[in-house]
Amino acid sequence: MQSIRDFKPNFSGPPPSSMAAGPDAYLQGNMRMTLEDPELWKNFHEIGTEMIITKPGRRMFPHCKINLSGLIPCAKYILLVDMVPVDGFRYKWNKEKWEVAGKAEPQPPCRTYLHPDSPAPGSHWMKQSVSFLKLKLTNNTLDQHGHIILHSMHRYHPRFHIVQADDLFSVRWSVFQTFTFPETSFTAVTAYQNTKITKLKIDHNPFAKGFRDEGTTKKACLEKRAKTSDVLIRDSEDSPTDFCRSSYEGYDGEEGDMPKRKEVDGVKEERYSPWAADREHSVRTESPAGADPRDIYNTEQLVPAPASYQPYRFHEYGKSPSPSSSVGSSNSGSGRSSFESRVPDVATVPDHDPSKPRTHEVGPSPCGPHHPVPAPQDYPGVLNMTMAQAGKPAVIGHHIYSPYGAEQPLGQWSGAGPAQYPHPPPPPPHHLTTDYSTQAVHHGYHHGNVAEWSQYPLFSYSCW
DNA sequence: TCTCCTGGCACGTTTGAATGGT
DNA sequence: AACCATTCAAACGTGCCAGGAG
Repeated sequence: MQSIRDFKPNFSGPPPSSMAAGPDAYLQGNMRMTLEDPELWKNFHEIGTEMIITKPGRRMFPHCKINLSGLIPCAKYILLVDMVPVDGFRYKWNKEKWEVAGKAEPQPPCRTYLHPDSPAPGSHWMKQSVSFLKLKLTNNTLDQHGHIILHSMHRYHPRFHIVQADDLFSVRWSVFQTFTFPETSFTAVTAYQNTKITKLKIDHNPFAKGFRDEGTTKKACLEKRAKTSDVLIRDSEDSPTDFCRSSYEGYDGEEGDMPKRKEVDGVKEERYSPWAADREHSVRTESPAGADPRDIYNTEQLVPAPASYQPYRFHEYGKSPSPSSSVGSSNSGSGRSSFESRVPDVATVPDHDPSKPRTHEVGPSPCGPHHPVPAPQDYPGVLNMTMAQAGKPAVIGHHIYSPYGAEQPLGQWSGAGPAQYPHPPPPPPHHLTTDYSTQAVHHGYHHGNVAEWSQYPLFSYSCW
């Protein structure tokens, strides 16, 4: 497992919130998330990760596995994952490299995967790594199984959300803590384009052992593989940097020393063109990142990797004197806000101070009488919610920066924007379509009952 | 013609029921 | 009867590939 602190060299500037944390180790801003198997992810990322999407749904490989710390051990949380477009383009694989093939297709219904253990106390999430193994990706926009719908030949990256909630049925929404890992970005494909990715998958995925060249491989497999042996042999001789060079158009040389340079200069991680260049020219200009005061209750934290790039501009909306931000106001909240207001393009998870024990490993439990568990915040407007049907409580609209420019709510909300998806399928009974409009602003929200929650796309899936 | 998608296939892993031993 | 270990088959996950759609 790789600790957050491993990523520290990538960023400079004011000390991260965790380092400025006070005696209360369980403040909101002290949540930390680290990605497991970062090296594996990195290996894929350097080549250009591709994820197969199929109609029945396909698991990710590598799959998302994270470690959490800094949660309140006895407070309950729910964990969510969704996929957001990296940019506004569609790509094609042309002669061993990815090229922009035009504008992205309208965004499919945005769905969120709820970890099956949710809700669970913080101690549960922290005692072991949290795996999203069963998360599946699909290209079927009519999918009824709750899989995350993506467009083929588009780039995405997973976002991990932590929400403090007492239970699934009387959820009182708190601040979304959102984390992303640059190295987990991928291109959704219906068939692998890059043979190097295929080889990596076969080498590392136990389910694909049958396609490995080594030892006990069946002769049939060998025969099949023989057809592509030329490519694979060539691949096996390539260095990772060669992978990079051959896979990405627009990446012109100087990769020989890139890994080292990236360790030093973590902010300018624009290695994997064309994504980076495209984002520079489109995403940042299209998105009013950091400019929308409605997003003040969400935090999104980019967790950098040693060999990664900045997928696009993330920011933390912590500048408001809102109750949520006041939770961590004694240290991290305000500190991070001020920091990011000065460095708006980079928001990072606070570096883990090696000298500081992990809060869940040592020290008194905050669950004792002297450390009452703070109730999940329930503030009007903590999350923007719009209502699918008149007469029902508003549905949360999670305003999170989207490269498409409009906020991307967390999940399929009702009232889909007219231009966001052509011929939107009639939503399943409890799969609501996304409200991409910008009109859901700080609606007061009252938490509903089970029936109402069942309409939330966040919780409409069979994983719980 | 090209690109992308789909479904069938073979192979390996995972899972859980059935069985037998202690 | 209860518990544990082993076996085995079905279900599932995976990449390959031929063929079809646009």
